[in-house]
Amino acid sequence: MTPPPPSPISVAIVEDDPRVRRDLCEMLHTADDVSCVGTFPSAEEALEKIPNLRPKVVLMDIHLPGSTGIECVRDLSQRLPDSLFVMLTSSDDSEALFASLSAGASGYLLKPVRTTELLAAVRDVSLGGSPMTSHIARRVVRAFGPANSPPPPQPAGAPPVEGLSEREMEILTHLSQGSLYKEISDQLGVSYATVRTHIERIYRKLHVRSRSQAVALLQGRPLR
Amino acid sequence: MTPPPPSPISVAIVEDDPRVRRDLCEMLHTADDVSCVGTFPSAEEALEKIPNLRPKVVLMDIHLPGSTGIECVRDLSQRLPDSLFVMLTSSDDSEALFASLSAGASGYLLKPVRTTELLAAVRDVSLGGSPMTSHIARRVVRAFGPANSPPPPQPAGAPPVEGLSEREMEILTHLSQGSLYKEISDQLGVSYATVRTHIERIYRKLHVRSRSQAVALLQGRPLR
DNA sequence: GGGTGAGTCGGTAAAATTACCGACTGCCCT
DNA sequence: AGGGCAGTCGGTAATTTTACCGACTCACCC
Repeated sequence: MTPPPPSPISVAIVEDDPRVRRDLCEMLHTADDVSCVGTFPSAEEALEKIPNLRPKVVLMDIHLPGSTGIECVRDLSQRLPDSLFVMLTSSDDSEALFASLSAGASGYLLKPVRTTELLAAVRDVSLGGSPMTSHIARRVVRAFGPANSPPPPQPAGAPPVEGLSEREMEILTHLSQGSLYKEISDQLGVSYATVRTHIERIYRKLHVRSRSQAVALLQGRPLR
Repeated sequence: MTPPPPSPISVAIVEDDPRVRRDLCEMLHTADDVSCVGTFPSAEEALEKIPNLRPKVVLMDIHLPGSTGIECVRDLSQRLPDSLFVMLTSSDDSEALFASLSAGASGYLLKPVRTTELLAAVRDVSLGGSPMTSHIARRVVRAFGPANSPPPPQPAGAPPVEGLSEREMEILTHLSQGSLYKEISDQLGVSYATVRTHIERIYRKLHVRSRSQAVALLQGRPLR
């Protein structure tokens, strides 16, 4: 009678521990209204492949090799305004909690998480909720508590592109205008090879693999 | 095995509507680990008698004759640091929400509330949680979010992209996200060749010769 | 029935981009 | 004196994109 979810909720997992990753994936598979569309062991892979997957929900571990899930969410949430992010971590750390929410996370669960809990969270967040472990919820609420009247801890706005050198910024500007490498090298008076090198370094820093991904990342953001 | 709550959770209710007041009280009575120790129709009565009752949990209506439940909570929460306050209101109002949390409330439910929901909330809050309707939770979380800096205002003189067919628009969206042709064809369920053809036609119509020029052309412009 | 547009598909080849390797020069800092 | 960083340059090879060719189906309209 009830034509269940016409399309299941697509979920991506970012988690470095292979065992946990597998467990989570299996938990999701026990429900037919949820579909795990990808698992990633690192922030790099996640940043690279999740944008093209466009999952409805991303389960994100905080502690990742090299980077943190928080940075990853900050980046992805800007590129994927229609995706929802649920942090899944074992560290009960207030700083990480608020950093995660500021970065764009909608939920925050503490590991270990049970199957029913995980599924409930995925469904909840996709329906507009913010799944959180109860103690976490209290902490979030307490942040508004007597004393701090204004809700916005600090409006981040659109974090500018950082970490790029002057020259790299310059190259990126030309890049985002669709110039050929040859044209850029002519304009800047340097060799074709130099332009390539700069661009390679830019891509590494921005965690993208092509010009268009870099440009997409820039959408609306100021160049520092 | 589990020696149920040695002492039930004491709950007080502040609610002006007699009917609702009675309903809430009855809901609480259906559980034996919860005990309704008092009901009050006004802020005055609540402020006068609740301090002596020292209930563990206070269910507080926001709209009260004369005063508001928010003021009432602000007062009571200072005098009763061991009591917990859960707002229970039918007005889904952000201002009231944040004012309530600032005043010291730990939970926020929207009426009408079902029995199981109410009992879960009472137990949750007494165990250190912060019961909230899911949409409310999201709103609280969003308050920390990447600054409510909404999408960049749409400059007037930005003519939308026109002349592209539905399918072409779709392809262009993926294109501007940096997906590979292969990824686009997978996502849309068409062949690699088809994607190429669409893209060629898009470039012709937009008078560009590369993906990045097309993306640059899109900067801030709506897809029609 | 013919024409048109949207959408689909294939092959080939050139052009552009990306990845990865290494190296050299200045400059600043300890 | 050494280390680190930004900037410069080169080669090679794989990958991706772009250009241009032709062709088929289907729906719609005159």
